This record gives sequence, C-alpha cells and structure tokens, in this order.
Amino acid sequence: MCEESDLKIYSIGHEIKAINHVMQRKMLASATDKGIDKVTVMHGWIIGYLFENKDKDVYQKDIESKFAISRSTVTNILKLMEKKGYIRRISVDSDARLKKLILTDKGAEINSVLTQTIADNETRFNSVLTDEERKTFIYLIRKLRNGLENG
Amino acid sequence: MCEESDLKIYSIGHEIKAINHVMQRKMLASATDKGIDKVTVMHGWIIGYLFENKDKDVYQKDIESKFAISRSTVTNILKLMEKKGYIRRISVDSDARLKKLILTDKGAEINSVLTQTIADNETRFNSVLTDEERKTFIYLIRKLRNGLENG
DNA sequence: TGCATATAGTTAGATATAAAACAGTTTTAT
DNA sequence: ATAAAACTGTTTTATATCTAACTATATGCA
Repeated sequence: MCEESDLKIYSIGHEIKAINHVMQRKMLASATDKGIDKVTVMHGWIIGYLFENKDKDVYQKDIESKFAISRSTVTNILKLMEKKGYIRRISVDSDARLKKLILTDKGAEINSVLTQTIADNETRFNSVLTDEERKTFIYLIRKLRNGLENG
Repeated sequence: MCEESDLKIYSIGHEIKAINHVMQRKMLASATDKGIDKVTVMHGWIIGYLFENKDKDVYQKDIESKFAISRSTVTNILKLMEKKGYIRRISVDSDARLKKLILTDKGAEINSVLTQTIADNETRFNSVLTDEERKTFIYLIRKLRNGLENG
C-alpha cells in the first residue's frame, strides 16, 4: 500500500484535466495565429463533428450521445455556440421536438483553421501509446468503472 | 485505426465522470441514511484530509496542491464549505497571507459518518485492479500526459 | 380514438473550474 | 535599506456540468 501505487480518483482526474489543458492551449495558439475566435476544445470537437457530417441530419440529441454530456449541458453549449455564430439550430417539420444543427460559414471557417490542430492533437494522443498500450489502457479504465459501478 | 482502439479524450473524460458519479451517489445515499448534509465528493475528500491532519497546520495552498485544483477554485470551494459550516478559515499572525483551515464540529461529524463510505469507495477503487494493473494504469496515463505535453 | 408513456429540448438552481487582473505580504538580491 | 520578485488569497468573467422540474410533441396500445 505504498504511495506510488495507491490510486486516487482525483489524481486521475488531474491527469485528464492536464491533457485537456494541453489541447486547449494548442488550440488557442492556433486561433491567435490565424486571427479567428478562440474556441474551447469541446466547441472545436462539435464543429468538427458537424463538418464531417454536414450531409447528414444532426440533432442536439446526437451531440448528447456522441460526447456523453447531459441534455441540459448540450442545450447550454449549443446555445452559446449559436450566440457566437458558429452554428444555427433549426426546428424541423418532420418532428417538432427536434432541433437540427447547421454549421455556419463562420463555423466552417473555424473548422478549416483548427482541423489541423485538432487532428495533430488526436494523432499525438493516439501515437504516444503503442496499439497494445492503448488497448490495455482502455481495458483498464473500463474495468475500473465497471468494478466500481457493480460493487 | 479501428473504432475500438481509437482513443478519444472525451471518452476517457466520460469514464472519469462516471466513476466520480458512482462515488457521489454512494455518498448521497450514506448522508440520507444518517441524516446529515449531502456533501460533494470533493467536500468529503477535503473534510477527510482536514480530519487526518487536524494536528498539523493546513492552509488553502495545501488544498491546491493536494487535490490539484486552481487557486481560485480552492477559494470558491472553501468559501462554500465555510458558509455551510464545515470549516473555518482563520488568518494567522506568523504570515498574514495565509488562511489556516479548521474543521468544525459539524465538519467532524460529517467526517465520522462518511469515513466508512469514502474508505469503501477507495478500497473498491483500489481492489478492482490488481497491483500490477494499477501500476500499468498509472504508468500509461502519465505517459499519455507527458507525451502530449512534450509533443 | 384517447390516454399513458416516451422523447427532445429548456429552464432554474447549484457547484466546479480556470484565467486574468488584482491586493496585500514576505523574501531576496543588490 | 530598498526595490524587485515571489507568494497567498480574492474577485471578476466566462464556461461547463449535473439534477430536477418543466413544456411540448410523438408514439403505442387498449
């Protein structure tokens, strides 16, 4: 039970926060370089997702499941993104409950500027660990969560 | 580059959130059972830390480094905890910059009720994985972070 | 047809979180 | 001695996050 191998939840949380933080810094640097809005990592991911799926219908609920955030968080984030002019949220006739998400020109511009940075981040994130290590890591974090949930 | 072994930061974040969530639920259940305030996981950790170190001087900056949260977040959390009556924050003569943290009786009572739940959480968290797996996990998450930071 | 249930999204309230700018206080170096 | 630098904590501003209660709509079944 030595300090080194004792696992604290807040320590893991800290590593994750640090990882996010590095990504955020790189995105801010790119945005400043290119003279575009400084967007958060999550905004960047959502913009990228909408760009990739611009030929399909994407609704708020899809963001919820894709990024595993609560419904109300989705509302908040997307409202803010709309206010900043990156997306529009449009009611559709087929189902009045849904709001379809459309990337604006401004959103698309941000995507084109940040795509490389985000891709670099993802690539680096996936190249730091070997394939084997990455599989192990995913296995372990899921085991941890399941073990805790079913305990 | 198949979906299964592709590592997304938000996926990891999601696992961590889920883990925290399980702990939070268990703490709320305990608090309801015993008729005490419902405290957050972080409040529980801080209360436990102050109880363990009640013979030592603990300042706000110690919370900052112990739990790896920013200075302003520490201010917010501790102010809230003081408002709820779990702690007091006292200026000391030796150094006017410091605020010493004192666990109140109410804080100590919460500690005595939640200690078992928190310890159970920690124990389970540390028994889900074998020693070997735990070491591997810590190694991998640090490698991930360092690789990203120095890339 | 019509009611119960499920689904999509919003709002309110609470907490967490960080960066930046700030105000004192203490230490260090010259 | 004093000026610069470092340290500790606060405030402001902005964002993220959840739960619970809510509105509105759609679907399914009896």
